[in-house]
Amino acid sequence: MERSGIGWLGDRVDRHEERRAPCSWAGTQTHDPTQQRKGARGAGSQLHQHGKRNGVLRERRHTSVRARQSIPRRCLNRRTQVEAFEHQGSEPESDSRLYRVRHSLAHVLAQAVLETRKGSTLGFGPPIKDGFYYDFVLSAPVTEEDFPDLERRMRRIIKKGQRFYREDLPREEALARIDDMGEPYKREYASELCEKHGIHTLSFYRNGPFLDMCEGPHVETTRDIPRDAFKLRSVAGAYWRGDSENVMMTRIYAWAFEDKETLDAHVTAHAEAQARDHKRLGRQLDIYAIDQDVGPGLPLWLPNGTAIRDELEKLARELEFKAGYQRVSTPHIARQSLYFKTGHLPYYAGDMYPAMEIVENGDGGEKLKDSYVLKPMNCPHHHAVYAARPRSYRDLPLRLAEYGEVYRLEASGAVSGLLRVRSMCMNDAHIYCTEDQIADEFRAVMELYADAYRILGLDNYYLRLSRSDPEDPKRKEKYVDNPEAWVRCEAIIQDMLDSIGIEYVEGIGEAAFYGPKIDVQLNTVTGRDESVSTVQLDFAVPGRLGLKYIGSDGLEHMPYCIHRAPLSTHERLVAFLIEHYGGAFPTWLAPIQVRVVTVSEKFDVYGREIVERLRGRFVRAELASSTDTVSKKVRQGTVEKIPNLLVVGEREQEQGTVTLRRYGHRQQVSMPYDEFQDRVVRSIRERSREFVL
RNA sequence: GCUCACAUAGCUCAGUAGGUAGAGCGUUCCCUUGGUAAGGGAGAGGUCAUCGGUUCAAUUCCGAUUGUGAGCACCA
Repeated sequence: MERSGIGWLGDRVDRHEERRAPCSWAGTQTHDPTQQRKGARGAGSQLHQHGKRNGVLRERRHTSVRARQSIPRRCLNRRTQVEAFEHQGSEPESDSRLYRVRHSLAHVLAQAVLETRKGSTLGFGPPIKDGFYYDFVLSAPVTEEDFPDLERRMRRIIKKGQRFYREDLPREEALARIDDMGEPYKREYASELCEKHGIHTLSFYRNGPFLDMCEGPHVETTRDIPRDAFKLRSVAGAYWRGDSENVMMTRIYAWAFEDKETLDAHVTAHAEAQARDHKRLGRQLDIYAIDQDVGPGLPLWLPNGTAIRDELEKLARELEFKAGYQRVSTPHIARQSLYFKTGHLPYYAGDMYPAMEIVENGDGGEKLKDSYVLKPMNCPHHHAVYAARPRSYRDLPLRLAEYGEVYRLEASGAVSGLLRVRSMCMNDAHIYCTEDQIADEFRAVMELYADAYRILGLDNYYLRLSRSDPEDPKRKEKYVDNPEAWVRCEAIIQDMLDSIGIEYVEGIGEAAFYGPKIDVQLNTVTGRDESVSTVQLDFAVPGRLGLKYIGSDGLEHMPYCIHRAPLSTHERLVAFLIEHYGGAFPTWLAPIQVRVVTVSEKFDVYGREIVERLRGRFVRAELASSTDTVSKKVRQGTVEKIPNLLVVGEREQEQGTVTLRRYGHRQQVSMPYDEFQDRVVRSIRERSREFVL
């Protein structure tokens, strides 16, 4: 078993971080996925996570050299400050100086907290990618208003130069000491280490009055800690050992770096990253709105946002048409019984809006006639499309595509902006095929992803092969019980990935209940990983619904089904795109592609003519019609991040030209109108990311 | 769902040691007809999230609810 983090403490914490990896496209909010760090460890290392509950607990990363290379999430060309911020996030190795400093600071924080809140008890307090945290069960609450006082106390402790002393005790003695310390959570963990993991000695670190069970390493004395390179950041709740059955502790997060400059740079970059947050830009740029009367997690797409959706849908339609998909349309609701047949209910009930019950009033009083549910996924409907007529092997592979609206009752605390919503429009398709066709179809889907991501300019993603976990004690509840099928299907996908030389990590226990999948993970501007897209192999549900085709042998066979959503949902993908482009979209995606700014109202006629001609070529153009000055209108267009501003006045009108000012460029260029039109139309048609002057 | 914090005009925010509120931007109207990041003036706009409690009096104090944020848990 690998040792990392703060000894066994950190070890455990790592483990929790680790297994918290995302799964479906619906996404996960995993902060600081230790994946990157893990990946950086020795080639071929294997991590076994012994987790708990619900099955998914264990993630075992099989890190090959290839997978390891794939892990860097942020292999980008774009070098903005925001990315500089993101890049700062790699966690140092456990023997590095920075790691020791962060780890030691955690003890200093705990000491400061205990000074003011006697009787508080400790949880875990590991270093993390940009600092550290410590979990407490506090005798009196801490809020951010207490931070200045706590920081002052921490600096005082640092100044004292407390030496860190390590002491290794045999287990009996160690457990007795922890009992003396009155630390029930440390005790629980220590017992588990001894009993379940057969550890015989436990180590302790003492600095000044503070004693903690901990494996280290630490700095020599607190004086080795830079006094001005840390900052308490936030206070939040966190379940003891990441289990919602356990007590909710108070977690204090802090930033900590080598020196003040690095800390300041990080804080600044963090603030700039906040400015790119899709929730902020989404409002500023009129992309979407959330109305309380409509409901949380139910975004309203404003005209600007809808323009972006339309472009994405157009892109998907083109790519899918070329790839041999057929479009279908299905209702938003279905009989509840459909979801019993597929096996989603009752398992999935908690994530669905409650059923709409049709009640009939008869002689015997009210009688439940039927129940309908909002669809939380499109697959059952598509399966019904498949079943609408007899299918022959000649029909396969059958690729049914739909931008389908689905509804999921996400937990209230999970709902956030466009990234985690309760109604979403999914770039869905289901491919029905024979076993022999699976690899080719999967490969074709992977190519479609790659194309779409290239066009969209998204390059900071990595792939995860999400497998089942045959060692999970709850696997029978969690996964379709067909071990041979799992082995076979996972092998097909893995071979396919290996054959095309694509890089990926593995997520053990991240599979769907009906089969393995490949997830595409993107990171948000605030540094979290989210699943964007997914390709899933389903060897179970078609059988449950009795889907079949007549094979060349004249007999009935069950098709396999590939679920895929390369462009994710509009909600999630647009959130990523907003953050990726900082709201400054390339022309083809921009809600307003061209704004014509007239020098005075005298030239509005000319300006309007330009707008009409552009709109005739399906360019989203508009006239800035107001009595504002040119400066004002240029400023306004810049604030709205409109990619192309055309300034027209007397000169332009006389010569039939336009003066183009591109977003982000101060210098401008005049050209005949026709030339501009050709350029902008081509830029849109080719979906170029940069429209060069 | 859980912990903590927050909720004042369309937006960003100030304010009230308890006596029903302000700024900037935006918006509307008027003047300005202006050549590249804010021309000038006037006006409108708020049951201070909702409900309840304390009080002579609550936007302010207390409680609940709803919503939002940071985390945690969840995420087919």
